[in-house]
Amino acid sequence: MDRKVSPAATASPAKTASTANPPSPQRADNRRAQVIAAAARQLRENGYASTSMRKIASEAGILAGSIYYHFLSKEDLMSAVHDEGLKKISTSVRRAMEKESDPWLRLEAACAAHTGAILEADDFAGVVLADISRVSPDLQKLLNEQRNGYEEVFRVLIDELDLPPSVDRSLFRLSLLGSLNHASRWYKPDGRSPAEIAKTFVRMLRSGVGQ
Amino acid sequence: MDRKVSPAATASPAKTASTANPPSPQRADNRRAQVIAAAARQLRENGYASTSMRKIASEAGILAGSIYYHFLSKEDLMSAVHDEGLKKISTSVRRAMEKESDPWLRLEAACAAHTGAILEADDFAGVVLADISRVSPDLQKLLNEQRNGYEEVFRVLIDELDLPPSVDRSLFRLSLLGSLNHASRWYKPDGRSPAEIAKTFVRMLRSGVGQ
Amino acid sequence: MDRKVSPAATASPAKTASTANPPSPQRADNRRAQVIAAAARQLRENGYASTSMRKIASEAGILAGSIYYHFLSKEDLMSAVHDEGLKKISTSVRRAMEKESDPWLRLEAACAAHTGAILEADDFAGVVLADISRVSPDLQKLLNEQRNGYEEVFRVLIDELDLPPSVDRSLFRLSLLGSLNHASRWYKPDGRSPAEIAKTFVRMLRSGVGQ
Amino acid sequence: MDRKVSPAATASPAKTASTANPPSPQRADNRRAQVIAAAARQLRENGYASTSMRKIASEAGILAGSIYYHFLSKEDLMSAVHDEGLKKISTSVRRAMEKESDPWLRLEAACAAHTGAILEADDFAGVVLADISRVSPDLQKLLNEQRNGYEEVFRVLIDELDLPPSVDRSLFRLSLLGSLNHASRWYKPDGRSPAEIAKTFVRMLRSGVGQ
DNA sequence: GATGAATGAGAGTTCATTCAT
DNA sequence: TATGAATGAACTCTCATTCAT
Repeated sequence: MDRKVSPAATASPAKTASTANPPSPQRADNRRAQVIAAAARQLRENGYASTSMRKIASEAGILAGSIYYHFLSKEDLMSAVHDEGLKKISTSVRRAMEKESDPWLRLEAACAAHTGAILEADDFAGVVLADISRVSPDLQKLLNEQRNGYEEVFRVLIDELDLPPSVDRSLFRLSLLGSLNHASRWYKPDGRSPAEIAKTFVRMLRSGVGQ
Repeated sequence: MDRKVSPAATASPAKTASTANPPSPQRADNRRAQVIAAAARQLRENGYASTSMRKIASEAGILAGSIYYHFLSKEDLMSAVHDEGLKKISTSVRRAMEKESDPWLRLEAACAAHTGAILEADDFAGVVLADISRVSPDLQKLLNEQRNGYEEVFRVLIDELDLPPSVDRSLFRLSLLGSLNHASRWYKPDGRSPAEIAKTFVRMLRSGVGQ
Repeated sequence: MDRKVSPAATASPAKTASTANPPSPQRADNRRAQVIAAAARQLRENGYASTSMRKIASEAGILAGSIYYHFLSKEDLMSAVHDEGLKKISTSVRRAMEKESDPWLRLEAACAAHTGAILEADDFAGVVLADISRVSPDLQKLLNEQRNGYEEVFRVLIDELDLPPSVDRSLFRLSLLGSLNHASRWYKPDGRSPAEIAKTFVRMLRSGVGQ
Repeated sequence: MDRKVSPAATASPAKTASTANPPSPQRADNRRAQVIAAAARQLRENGYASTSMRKIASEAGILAGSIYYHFLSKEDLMSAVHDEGLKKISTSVRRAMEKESDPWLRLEAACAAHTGAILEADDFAGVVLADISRVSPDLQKLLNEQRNGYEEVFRVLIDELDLPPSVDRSLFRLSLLGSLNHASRWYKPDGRSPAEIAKTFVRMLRSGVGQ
């Protein structure tokens, strides 16, 4: 309820904080990583409210109470997972973009990477996409800041497009991201690939389906 | 957890069942309706896992235990709300469509109605959009069938459009619905109206934003 | 932490509130009484911080969770016990006073009753005397109000004494009550009776021990 | 819970033991002293049950586990604080007494010192007054012996008074100490000073307030 | 002398659910 | 139809304590 989330946890590449007892910089915080991984799996599978510290702990091979050595609270842990997830997805997107120079191709590449990341079996992505409208307001604010930081890249990509002035770039971005993120609700691995889906969505929006 | 959902609860126009003790046919099942309404409000506001039977009951003016006269379980109640929500939104969309005859305008009208329903203060519509990936598999299957039944109307609307053969109508539908449903994550009442948003999205997809 | 104590719980003879689910007025709230009694015993024996809801419950023959049907929280329960204890002691003191008319004898009688109550094996009295300087501020304030209400009777009794103007009646009262309450730390049932102790203390303060 | 208190820890002027690993005799047991000081502050502020080893440790600038190098257990630490506190207050009282030769003035001086110690910001004195009725029986016995040792000085002071044979010196002592110790419950720094309070209480008992 | 990391028990509390009345 | 009262399991979190390093 109160500020149990360490506010320093951002998606920036800088050193992540959010530890109950900060471990000495370099030394094997693999246990911390294990806990984060276990939490990601549980969060992806059961959502925040239905994920229990006990299950996370048992998946990480420790007892529930021991998690509190590494994290201040459930919310703090959730925030760390979210942070990690965004970093992963963000890196993947940025890497994909850099290979292209044409604005529309850059957007396509970014969307393909984004969609690939969220549809892969990667547990972290699921957390990043999750509906957070019901976690505590404090945590919500934090996660939204993290998300906005990430989505900034799409804002920039769309700014670089040569569009008629009548187009509302903001609505364009929201429409596109909505289409892509929604794919996690219907995607089946035996159909079109995430990259194909993403590119098709971008092209539909670029050229229109009418006529 | 176990199959406590009465399997007869579908979105079909037939009389919905799913009652613990069927009340005398005609007479005042207004209590039942009150409970459903209270549940809708709570589900919309807090999500499934964080909604308690006690809060629902107290909002309906009865005690928690009394709900079990009307419903078999929490999941059964959830299912009833979902059912009701789909019926409402479905009716609203159908009514809006019927006023138009041009296929694209019919689609626009339907999308506007859909978006209006899910973004406005109607508690039931919120449930329709809710992420159900964590309720019990049984219930999940049931709700997904209900949702597919509802989305059928968009399939038909899109089938009636005159589109080039290269267009994948299925992806088009998924892209459009994704954009619209995603709006619940960023919509603010002081900006563009739900109908405007919906129409803009349809037109973007129809004509494209490029050049 | 937050206002989990029903503020209506006062030592006044009026109807006590502070129930989670108010039982129908008259009907057997003997379970509630049992819980209060068990809590009194535990509180007297172990103090607030060391008394667990589980132990209270098991002594009352129910499960820990069931207490929350009758009380909002541990603090609410503590408050109810305190209230009850003050009522008991208050009644006893008032009854004793009424039999005397001479101011000093009235004071003696009241002190004898007070001391008798807190030294008896009555669990409630122990709670009334307990140091509450470390329970939550909210609860502390509430209990202090209850206590001040009770001590008012001594203020009145002392006001009615014919004392030289040099005497600080407030310090007199605090000295007297301090002596009496402190007895719970050293009293042994095989020595002087509570009434004798109390009367001796009053007389020492009245006439002095010097010369 | 079990007998984890080193039995050698008494208020005797002999070297106090009660160490887990006796440090090299002379050298810097300043860490030990720091821990004791931190514990005194926490115990005074939060009471025994609500004081955690972690908080004590963090206030002493070490980790919780490290306390166990210096002390066998929480109770052992508590006992050390109590011991230290009694020594401090005892010294202060004795020093004040020595300046007076008249028996009543000696008593007044001692009471003033006693009251000053327990009401002022000295953390150790607060522990001396603490209700110890709920620590383990072993520790309780130990602390009570320490306290009795301390109160001996008042026994002696009162023995030296010239009192009528009808006066029960024991009850006189208990009444006086009760009044004084009770002051910690109502004392406010902006009112009368501890010394004034103490002297007033002694004089009331000496001369009486009556007539 | 101290740390990092964990243990295991137990804390207060909430929950869906049951059932006699 | 609803209530009063309880169940039992689960929840997040805190604690004193241990021990290899």
